[in-house]
Amino acid sequence: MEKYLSQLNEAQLEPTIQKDGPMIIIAGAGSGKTRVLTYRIAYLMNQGVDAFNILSLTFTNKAAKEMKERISTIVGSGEAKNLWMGTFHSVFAKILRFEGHHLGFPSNFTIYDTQDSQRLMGSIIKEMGLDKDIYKTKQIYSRISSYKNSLITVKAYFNNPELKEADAMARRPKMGEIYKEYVDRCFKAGCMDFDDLLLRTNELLTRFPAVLAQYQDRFRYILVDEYQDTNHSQYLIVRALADRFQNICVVGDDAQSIYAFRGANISNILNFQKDYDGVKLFRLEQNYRSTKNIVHAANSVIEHNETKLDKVVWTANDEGGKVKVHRSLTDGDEGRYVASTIFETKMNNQLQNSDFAILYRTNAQSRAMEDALRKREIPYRIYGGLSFYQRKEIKDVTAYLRLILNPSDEEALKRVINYPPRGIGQTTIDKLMVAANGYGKTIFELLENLDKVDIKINAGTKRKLSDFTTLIKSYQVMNETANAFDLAEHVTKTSGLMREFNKDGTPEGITRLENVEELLNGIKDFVEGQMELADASDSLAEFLEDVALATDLDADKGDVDHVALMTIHLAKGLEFNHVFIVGLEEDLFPSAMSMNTRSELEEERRLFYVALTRAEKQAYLTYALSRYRWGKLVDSEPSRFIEEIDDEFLEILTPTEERRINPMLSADIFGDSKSKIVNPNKIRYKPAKKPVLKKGGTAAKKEPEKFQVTTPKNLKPVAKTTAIDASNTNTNLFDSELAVGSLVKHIRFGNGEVLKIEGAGADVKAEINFQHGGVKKLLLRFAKLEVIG
DNA sequence: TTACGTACATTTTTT
DNA sequence: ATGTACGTAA
Repeated sequence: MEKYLSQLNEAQLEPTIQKDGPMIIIAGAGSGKTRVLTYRIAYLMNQGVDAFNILSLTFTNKAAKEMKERISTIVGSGEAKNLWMGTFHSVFAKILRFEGHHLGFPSNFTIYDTQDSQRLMGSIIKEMGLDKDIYKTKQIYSRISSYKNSLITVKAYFNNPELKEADAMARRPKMGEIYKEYVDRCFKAGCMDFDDLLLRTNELLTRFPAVLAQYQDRFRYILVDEYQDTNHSQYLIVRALADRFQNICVVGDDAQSIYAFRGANISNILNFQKDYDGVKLFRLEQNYRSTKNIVHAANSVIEHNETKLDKVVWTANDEGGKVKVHRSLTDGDEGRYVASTIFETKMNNQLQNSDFAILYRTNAQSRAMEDALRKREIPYRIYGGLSFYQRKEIKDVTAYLRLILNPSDEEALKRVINYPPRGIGQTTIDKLMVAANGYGKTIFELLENLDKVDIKINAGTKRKLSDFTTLIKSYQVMNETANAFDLAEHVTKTSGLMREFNKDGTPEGITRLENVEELLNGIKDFVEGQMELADASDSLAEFLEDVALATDLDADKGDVDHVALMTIHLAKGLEFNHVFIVGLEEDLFPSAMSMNTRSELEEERRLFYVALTRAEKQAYLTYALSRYRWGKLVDSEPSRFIEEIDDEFLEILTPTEERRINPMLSADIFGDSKSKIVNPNKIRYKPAKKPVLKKGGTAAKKEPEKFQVTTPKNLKPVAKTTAIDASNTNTNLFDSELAVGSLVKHIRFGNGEVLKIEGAGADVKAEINFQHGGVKKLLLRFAKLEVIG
């Protein structure tokens, strides 16, 4: 242990060996907080605290796993095994498996992900006959989610006239009824959504003092990482559990609070000292990660926030290169710049792909980056977005597994009852739902007793229904004895899922099959891992829980060396040698949705701070003058965040005077006449500021259509093998290029022959006979075709 | 009941 | 540009 403690600096050592009592560690970016947390846990165990009595809550499962491994190397894996470590959601899901029965939940409750929850919400809104344009599923879902995170139960909602008033004002007077129905339906289905895992834990600890006492006694030492991103619900759980021993250690950085949108409450960390008596405060301010230029640049940005704790992050590291700022014309150019910079930097400095990360504000931005990386043949991996487990084919398989485990799971049932198609249509399902509600039974219970129930379904359909029921029941029987892998494999083969996936031979269909394959392999790995743990008691249930709570970051596939692409949110806690922060444009970053209030803008700024502090050696900030959004080319201007960085830490690679690649590009050719036109209609909130980084001209902004016609791409001679750019709106091109009889290549359908060309202007369509997929009619404006002859 | 076409909305971030 | 929703034809 001594050996390890000697690796810490003084500021880190103090909190590490502070054993008892409440404490808070304000840890600046890159200051080694994970190391402190890890060593502190090891130290506690070294001091005789039983691993069994330590609860450590992390932000991702991956962080938990890594921490556990590091602790194992210090104290031995036998000891570390008993540590309870994980995200709030996964830890309390486990506790609810044991204790949920107090609340009327079965121990095999299933977990609804966002998709399931929203589907359920959607069908409730539909059943209640409400206007779906006013009651927008997503909005209703997030509203209810925020109620739950603030511990506003259905009852509390109805007792709160202000809330009802607010929803009525928003023309949604039925909000409470929807909320109630949603909660009832989840309960009846034996399901919990993400928020329930916390809310129900609170309910459990509040209503059952004996249970609370039991866990208080168990968790004598509690550590919470990323405390700045806890919501009210999590805050109360921690308070309740720590109340008895008061050995609570929270770690966080107010400057990195970026989850307010999902209920995180920054005042949890700001007010921690008021919540407990005799709180010891520690600060970690030395950054070991980044160069001086990066640290100082980040500091100068965060200075613009009003709400923050007093803290000065500094570093003894090298000066390093200045933060590079690059402007491109379009998002496509931005991608090409990033890709070629990675390519060259890698060559010149003998770096690996994994030394680079591309961070963006929204998932949609990944596409331009992907295209460019692919052209350069740079391996990359996209983290987040549609995660593996959310893909349709994977959800189809897991829905069967969920249903086996918990036949009440309504969303799982609705998903598979007619998939693969077995002649059970919407009408039948609707009838079943109505009847189920009438009898107060679940749909599956109804299915088991079809002949005893008064329901108007014809005999043929009834047979189909009972076949389905028998099928599921046979799986349930198998689940008694078989392990999760054998069962899953059996299900995919015998349910017709495999046949269904096999049916289409398109490249996407093959990808789907591969995904299912991968899922099965994953289950196999999981089962084998469980065997080693000796108790393969309920492998299916545990696997499904892992699936529901997994983040993309957690998945650790033995990947080849790759560049990482992810949103900034996902990048929290990670570090990379070289970091590209792309799309630094007003309305994108900061997001247009987040500029209404000061606090929203400050969160965006913290997000930028997080992004910048991911970089160890070199940070790049890039933006484009126009980019595709909603399928249209939209002009944009540089983000205020660039301007907020002190000039001395920046290197502007593309100085204000625009490089004119092509004289036609200069918007100035339209002259002063246009720039004198003032558009009085353009009113837009903008704090007083003068962009330091001006763009070439303003005419383009006002007359985008005219401007586009002169885009240089259109003027370039198009070689035979040139891919037709989707951004190209000059349709004359197609006439000269494509003719009946031309041979073309499509990224998805392969080679094909043009049979017919029709339409005019932007709507030119071609009918093409493809090798794969047969005859298709494609809009040339969108289809990326390569002319090959 | 299903399959297919057209219309439509949709982009902020996630456990 | 992509996914979903709804209507119509088979």
